[in-house]
Amino acid sequence: MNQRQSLADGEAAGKAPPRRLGKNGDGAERHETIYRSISDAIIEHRLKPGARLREDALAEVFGISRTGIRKILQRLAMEQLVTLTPRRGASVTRPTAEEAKDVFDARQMVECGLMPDVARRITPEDVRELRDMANREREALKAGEQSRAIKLSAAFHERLARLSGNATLATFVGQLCSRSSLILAVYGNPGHLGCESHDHDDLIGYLEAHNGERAAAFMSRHLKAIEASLSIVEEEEEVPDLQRIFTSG
Amino acid sequence: MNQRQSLADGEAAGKAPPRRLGKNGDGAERHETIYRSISDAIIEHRLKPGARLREDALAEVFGISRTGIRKILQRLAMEQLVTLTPRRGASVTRPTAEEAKDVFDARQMVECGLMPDVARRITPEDVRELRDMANREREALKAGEQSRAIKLSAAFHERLARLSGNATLATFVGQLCSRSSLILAVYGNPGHLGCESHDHDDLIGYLEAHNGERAAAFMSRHLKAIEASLSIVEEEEEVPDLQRIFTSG
DNA sequence: ATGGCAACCATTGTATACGCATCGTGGCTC
DNA sequence: GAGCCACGATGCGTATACAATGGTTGCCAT
Repeated sequence: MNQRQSLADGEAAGKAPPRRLGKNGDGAERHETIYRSISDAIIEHRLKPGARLREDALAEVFGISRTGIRKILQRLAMEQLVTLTPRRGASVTRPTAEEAKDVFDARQMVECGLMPDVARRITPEDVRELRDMANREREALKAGEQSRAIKLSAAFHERLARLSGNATLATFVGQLCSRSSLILAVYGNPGHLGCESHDHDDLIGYLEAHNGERAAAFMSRHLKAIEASLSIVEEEEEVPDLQRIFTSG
Repeated sequence: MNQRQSLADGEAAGKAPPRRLGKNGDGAERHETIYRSISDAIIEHRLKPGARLREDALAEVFGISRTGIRKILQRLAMEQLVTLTPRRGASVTRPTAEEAKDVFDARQMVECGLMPDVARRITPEDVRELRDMANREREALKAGEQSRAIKLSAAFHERLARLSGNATLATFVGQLCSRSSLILAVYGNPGHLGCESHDHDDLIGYLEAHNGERAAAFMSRHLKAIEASLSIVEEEEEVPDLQRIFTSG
């Protein structure tokens, strides 16, 4: 149960004990930090799907009361990162196979559809930043830090979408990427991560050349490759095994 | 300030006074009802963009405490229907011109992209239901009930998206439609509503014939027509009414 | 020994109370 | 007479306390 400690080590680790400044201090800033801590922990698979998130524990770890935690938990629930069951509390969402398909279909449609806009609007400055992100991702991958690589990959895709200029679709892509991280945690094969490291570099190349069509096609293949790498075996649900087994027998 | 009364007349109007059952009764069901009441009021333009939503007033109207209202308000904020300013409280979102463009671009991409799937999966039963919705919308429009027509139109588009089988994209379309209703409230010309009544019927025809390509093209024109009907003049800010009035006199 | 029932405990849901920030108003001063 | 400062009120943010529910465990009866 050392998940509680691992939760706080985003950057709020040293803040929890001196909760004297909890009165106002930052105020709304604080919630954002805590939200990001939990969100990152989920995306980086430090909190695995199915893990229960008790309000009291979180409140104690982050030094705020349950009220604030509930607010954050609801926000995470709306982004489908945690599941709120009526009287059972919050737990990290365990995506179903159907949800996984929906998420990747949605990414296919939106991310590919955004590539022409991105290719048209991208600047040399953007290219530099994207390359930097891709480099950091590759390094993390090489160093064996899967957690950080996953988070960086999601951040890369979201940043890419944001370059399209459409803020609404960009945040939507961000949510899809977060959920994809969850899907990787459940259906991904260990050792074979989602994004191949050189894929992102190739994509940047097409975008730098303002070739939206090829970028879209490449993104499509890229996403298909990720989806294909999953082993979506419809794992048995909660209970119905018994019924199916014994009704067929 | 009779907005408060108009808020409750969704179907919770008679419930507010006998708040004796507020203890448990429905429980979580209640929140959903209240959420829908407020959401409908916004979508139907009974609550206009910029209208302030005081927590105390809402709590009193619906017979629950501010805690529950805050939860609902946050949910509405995440769907971009209300704006939460740090110390000023909640108000109905007033979409900017840029947001309007983003929303319609997103709808263009997603709704058109979904049409092939819808055309492939649609059943005679679905067609019947869609025609029924279109009829009700046309009747509302003919009866001059703009409010109901707007809500029905949004519901039609969301239902359509849900027929694609992709729940994630369907709820996203639903949110886009809600926001579109807000956009119509700000930038729409009175008397010239968004969706032409026969448009939806034509669209159903293409879908019934399983002609996804034409359905997508028609949806594209349909959305373009709605967007074109808007008068997106970068409207002046909050206060200048007084200034403009008295400087012109 | 096993199955059912009951009581307890853990945990969430809700309400209320308190603190603080901001905005408006009124009075005072220049 | 006008501008500025101060005080009061309104309304949000947070915490804490209480109530209700569901799960678990232990005991009793068959």
